[in-house]
Amino acid sequence: MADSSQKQLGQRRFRRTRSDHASETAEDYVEAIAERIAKAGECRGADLAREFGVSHVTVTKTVARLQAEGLVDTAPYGPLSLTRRGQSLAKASRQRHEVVLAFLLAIGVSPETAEIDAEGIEHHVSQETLDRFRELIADLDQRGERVKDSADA
Amino acid sequence: MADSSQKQLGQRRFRRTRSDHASETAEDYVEAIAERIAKAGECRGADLAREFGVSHVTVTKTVARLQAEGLVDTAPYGPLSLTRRGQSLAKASRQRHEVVLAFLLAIGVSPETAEIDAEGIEHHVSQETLDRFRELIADLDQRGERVKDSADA
DNA sequence: ATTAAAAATTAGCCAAGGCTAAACTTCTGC
DNA sequence: GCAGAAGTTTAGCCTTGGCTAATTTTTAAT
Repeated sequence: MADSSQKQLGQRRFRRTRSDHASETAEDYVEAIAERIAKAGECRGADLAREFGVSHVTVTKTVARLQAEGLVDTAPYGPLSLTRRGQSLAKASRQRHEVVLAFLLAIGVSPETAEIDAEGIEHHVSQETLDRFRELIADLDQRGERVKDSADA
Repeated sequence: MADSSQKQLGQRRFRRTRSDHASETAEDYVEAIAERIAKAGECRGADLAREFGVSHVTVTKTVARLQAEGLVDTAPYGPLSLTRRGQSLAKASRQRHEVVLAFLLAIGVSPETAEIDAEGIEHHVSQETLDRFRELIADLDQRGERVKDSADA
C-alpha cells in the first residue's frame, strides 16, 4: 500500500519541484486574486498579468487550468473569483507567506530580500517547519529588546 | 539600463519559479553528480534516474541540456562528469544545502522533515538570508546547552 | 451612437521536464 | 565468443508555463 510514497530511500529528497511546481503557480494565483479582490473589489486577468509580469495570454491559460481544477470561477470577459476551495487555499497560502516573511524579518533579513525570499520559500515549508518558525519569532521578539545591538535603548 | 530587473514595483515578488526552475534542476543534477562521483567513483545516468525517481530517458534529456549549457561532460554511453563550471555550481549548491539543513535542524525540525524542506528551500534563499541562517545556527548552538528543555542535564 | 481604448480569447509557437516503446551499446558470465 | 542484462539513445507524445499576433468583446468618451 504505502508504496508510491518513498520507494527506495535515497531518493526521498526531491519529488518536489516536479508536479509541485503546478501547485506553486496555483497558490500564487489564488493568493493574488484574493488580495486583489480584497483591495480593489474585483480582480481581472489583466491585473494578474501586471502583478506577475507575464502576458495576459499566459494568465488566461493558467486561469483556465485553475478553473478546471475548481479553484477559480470566471465567466467569459468577466472578473475572476475564487471557489470555496480557492479561498481556503488562498488563506492557507497567505498565512504561510506571512509566517515565512515575519520569520525572515525577525532574524534580521532586510525587508526587500525577505519579501523575495519568502516568495520563493513559502511553497516549500512543511507545517512542522512553519511551527518552528512561529516559535522562533516569539522567542526572538521576546529577548529582542535587550539582546540586539543595544544601540537603540 | 537597469530596466528588466524590477519594472513596476508591485510585481517585485515572483519572477522566480519561472526560468529559475531550470536552474533548480541544474543545481539538483550537478549536486547529485558530484555526490555520486565522490561516493562511487563515477556517475551514470541510471544512478541519477534512481536518485531522482524519474526515468532514465528524462535524465538523458536533461543531461543533454546541461551539457549544452556547459555544466556537464559526457561521451556517448560514458559516465557523467562535471565541467569546471559544473563543479563550482555543485559546490555552491552543496554548501547552500548544508547551511539550510543545519539551520532547520538547529531550530528543532526533525531530520526527515528537515531533509525534505531543505531540498525545497535551498534554491530560494539569498546570500543574505543564508548569512542570517549561519548566525542563528551559531547562536542557537551556543545557548543550546542550557536553554533547551533542561531535561537532559 | 460611433469610435477608440482596454480586456479577453483563440490560434499557434517554444522550452523544460515528464513519460513509454523500441533500438542500440557495453559489459558480464558463462 | 556469444547471450543476456544493464545502460543509453532516439522517436514521439503529454503538460505547464511562457510568448506573439490577430480577433472579439466590453467599456468609456466624445
